[in-house]
Amino acid sequence: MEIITSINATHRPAHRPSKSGPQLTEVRQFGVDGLMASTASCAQMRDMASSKKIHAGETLFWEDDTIEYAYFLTDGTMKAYKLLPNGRSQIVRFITVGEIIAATGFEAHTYTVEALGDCTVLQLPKKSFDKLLAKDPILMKSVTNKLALELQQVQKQNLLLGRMPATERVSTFLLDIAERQNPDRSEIESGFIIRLPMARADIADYLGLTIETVSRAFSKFRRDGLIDLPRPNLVHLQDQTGLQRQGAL
Amino acid sequence: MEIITSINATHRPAHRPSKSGPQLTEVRQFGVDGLMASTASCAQMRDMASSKKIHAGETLFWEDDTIEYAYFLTDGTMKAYKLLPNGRSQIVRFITVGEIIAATGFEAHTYTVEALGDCTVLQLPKKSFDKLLAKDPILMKSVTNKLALELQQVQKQNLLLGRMPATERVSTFLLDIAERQNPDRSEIESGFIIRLPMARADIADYLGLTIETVSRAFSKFRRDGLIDLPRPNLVHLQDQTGLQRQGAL
DNA sequence: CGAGCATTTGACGAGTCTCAACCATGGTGG
DNA sequence: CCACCATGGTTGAGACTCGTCAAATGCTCG
Repeated sequence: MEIITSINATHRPAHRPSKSGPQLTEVRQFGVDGLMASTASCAQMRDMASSKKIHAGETLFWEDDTIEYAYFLTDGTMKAYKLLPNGRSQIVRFITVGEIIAATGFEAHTYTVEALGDCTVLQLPKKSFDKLLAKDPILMKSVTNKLALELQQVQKQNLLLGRMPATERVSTFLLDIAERQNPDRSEIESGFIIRLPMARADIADYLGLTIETVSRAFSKFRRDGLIDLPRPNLVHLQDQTGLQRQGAL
Repeated sequence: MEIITSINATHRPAHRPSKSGPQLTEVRQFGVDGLMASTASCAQMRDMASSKKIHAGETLFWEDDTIEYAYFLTDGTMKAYKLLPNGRSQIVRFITVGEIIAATGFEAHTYTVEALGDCTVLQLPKKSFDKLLAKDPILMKSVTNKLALELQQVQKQNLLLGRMPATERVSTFLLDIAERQNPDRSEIESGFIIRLPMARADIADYLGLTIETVSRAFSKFRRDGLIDLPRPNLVHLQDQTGLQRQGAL
């Protein structure tokens, strides 16, 4: 846990003048996707932020822990999950580079966060961060937007968990990951290879299924020529439209 | 759709001095639970707000509609749901009096909202509301807190949908409703009567089950002496702890 | 009181989970 | 360098939950 050296802050002002009122202070982008703040806030964040390494399998914090820091993921992939008394677990989201892990809105964490591989996070004392939020409407707005995005994602997952059969859940999952890893859609059509940073057990816990059912879905897709599996966590998408059709059957 | 006459605004300042910085302007409570704003914002909201009646079964807006207004529910109960191409539907939340229906964070609505019974909503043009948000950090903060609360709720639902068997889903649902309708826990122990504003089909769509499975769960609870059903949408909780135990079986 | 709708109940089958064996991969130690 | 082991993934058989379809019952409202 040391003071970070570089913070990925780009020093150009926002591209287009913001619509939300006259722009009094220069706005900069923090090292987190789409997170914006005034130059002043940005500087303060840089001063307060420290970087922390989390090794594979270690947990960053537990559900119901009181929130001490705002966290941002700068390297690796993490899972955020909830537990039931008897050990059943449900992964609520996978966290990828550039995303906010936890920032505001709660007293206590609503899920446990654990590293899938080795990870690096940026942490800011929550109290200081809250002060910045209160003073910097632009920062506040961008954090709220992130929160809204997370809400939207969990709502979609709600639909998936409540109303989709197993194979459809898995195909939806694959297409989601593909889009996340290839946002500009450059090489979608012919053959795109997904790297799955998580184990089958995690996919199962994310989709509300068992390991076996997930595995069977993968096998079925392979038999049907929709995907190939050069190794367990490398998925070669061969027929994207075919996968999308999985639901409509 | 007419200008509202009374807006439920209490004219006392916040009970305890807010921790978030020095208090420059008086803070008032809007007609929505926990929604706070400066006196100025409050007045402006009052001016801009209009009240609108929605009859049972009518829909307020559809998923993917662009957001024109911020909405607050002042009377009745509504359901917010998502649809799949082939007609399957998943209710994401039930909206009760005093809650924000939609306020900020998105370009388009993420779910369709429909009235369960006759409802009354308060609506403010989104653009004006966004301006207020940008100027009033206290309002912004309280809206963000509401958003976080909704997120928390949907995350819980995620766990329920992904990892609980049918009877446990139903018992959890009943206990949740009981708590909502009796927040001060006054008459919990002996016998508390819940009014269900929604039909079995809605409960099913909320819990990711079918009407029949929900009905069977109710019947089982009645056979086991945990509840009584004087009529289909009146639930008499007789053994709260018994219901809570439903999960651990 | 009767029509229409919501809810309950029953019988059956499909889909998913459980349990168990098998296979592939990567790391370790002889 | 290779055999061995540990771990994670796949495959199979059977059980069980929940969904489907169908019929019966009960409630609500004109």
